[in-house]
Amino acid sequence: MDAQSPETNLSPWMPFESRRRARDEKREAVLRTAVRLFLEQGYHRVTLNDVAERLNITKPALYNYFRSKDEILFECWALGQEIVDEFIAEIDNGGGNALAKLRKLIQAYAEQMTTDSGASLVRFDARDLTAENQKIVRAAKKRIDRTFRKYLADGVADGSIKPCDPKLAAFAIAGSLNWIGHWYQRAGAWSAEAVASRFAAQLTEGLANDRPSKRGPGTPKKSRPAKGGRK
Amino acid sequence: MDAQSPETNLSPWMPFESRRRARDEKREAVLRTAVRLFLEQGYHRVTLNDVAERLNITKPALYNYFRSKDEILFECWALGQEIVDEFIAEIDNGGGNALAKLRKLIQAYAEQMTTDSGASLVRFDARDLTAENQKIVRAAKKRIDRTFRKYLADGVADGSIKPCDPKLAAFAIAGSLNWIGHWYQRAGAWSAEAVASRFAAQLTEGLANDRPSKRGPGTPKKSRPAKGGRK
DNA sequence: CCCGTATATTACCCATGAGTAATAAAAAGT
DNA sequence: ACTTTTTATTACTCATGGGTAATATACGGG
Repeated sequence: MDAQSPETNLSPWMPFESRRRARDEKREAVLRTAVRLFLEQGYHRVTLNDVAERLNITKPALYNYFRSKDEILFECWALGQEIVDEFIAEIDNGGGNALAKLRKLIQAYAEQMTTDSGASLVRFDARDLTAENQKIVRAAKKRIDRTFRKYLADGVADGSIKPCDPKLAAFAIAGSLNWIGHWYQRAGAWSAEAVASRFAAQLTEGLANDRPSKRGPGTPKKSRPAKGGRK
Repeated sequence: MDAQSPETNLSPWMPFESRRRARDEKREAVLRTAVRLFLEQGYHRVTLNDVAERLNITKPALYNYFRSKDEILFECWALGQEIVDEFIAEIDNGGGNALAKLRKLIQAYAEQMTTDSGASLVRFDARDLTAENQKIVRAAKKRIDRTFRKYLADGVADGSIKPCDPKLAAFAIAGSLNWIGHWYQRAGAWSAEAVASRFAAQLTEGLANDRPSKRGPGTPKKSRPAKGGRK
């Protein structure tokens, strides 16, 4: 028998590597559990004891992986944001005119909103984070917003999108999509992809039937009575 | 001098009435202050001491008007919901076809979202309330949702609205509108009415330019490549 | 087999903030 | 003026939960 066993010989780094990987897996397990609980019950109603308990460990063990509760919250958020940044880059570098890109973005973003990590982007309160992390979150939200506005502005410029204010239109679209994170449940009747594709269609095509195929019972008038609001 | 001053004579109930009114005014002042702070900083970061301090009183004084912090939160919410219920009733009893009613609803709801009491409807977490009050909130949200769906379904039936799934379309619209409560600021460039009317237009008319007036640079094709989603 | 490191546990600390006496000041009623 | 009721204050209780210190246990390396 040799002084060294074969496995040790094959990969001297393996023990170290596997150890590091085990650690990362545990870290991620904490985040998965935390994000679930935070979404289910809300950040402030979830204690670190709750998180630990669901992982069959005790609270102080968590501090081997994270420095504070708000750091856990931030890392949960970051997981979701990473995915968004990825598909934004993918769409941005891909082909198609502005309207096509906008539709792709809506589709991808809507699907993301049906996941835990996606919902965490809109259901967590950035004010629970440190000032530095709040800055990071704000920057990320700005990136998303800029992308929507860019596609809208480009689309207006190239004629694929009706003249509109990109800022306001971006808010309208983002609102619809973010809201998915509040109501969507996997148990429901709609698959994530189905919701996403319907949203992509509706948000870009609108609802009003300007040119009814025959003639609607409503005898659609072009002119609205007055510009004034309600009341 | 008479034994009774004229005012006292005119209204024997006045002392009692004015007392009750003073009380109600103070109650409302508490709510106005609370709603502001809750929106500014988030419910869990606002202490009752904070609320009291801004009113130049001390915490226990609040307990003359409310039984608990979560009751204050609930009453803040109820103030906003009351307004929504009112204009829903008004629109529902008013004239116009389904699409017209939908536009009125969007307009009114959007305007409401630009106010403190409106924003509280979407920015407060119902899970901070007692189980009973959570029920009330759920019922109210259901009422709003039903109204949107009804107008959409009616519109599809009478031809004023494109065929669509009212459930999903209602979510899309409500999402856009609720989101206003998260981003709108009075200090911004847009008035509440301007935002509301743009939303009413965009959400019902859509964005895509199906029939460009001359011929857009994008050489619009009628056929989209495939029904499948992204990726 | 022993040592050092990583990871876990038990038992604490302690700031925070909702809610509650006990009591004082103010206003209303007579 | 005297009493009662309402409204406010000061001074407290106390449960909660984030975070830490001291310490035990598992584990890979030599």
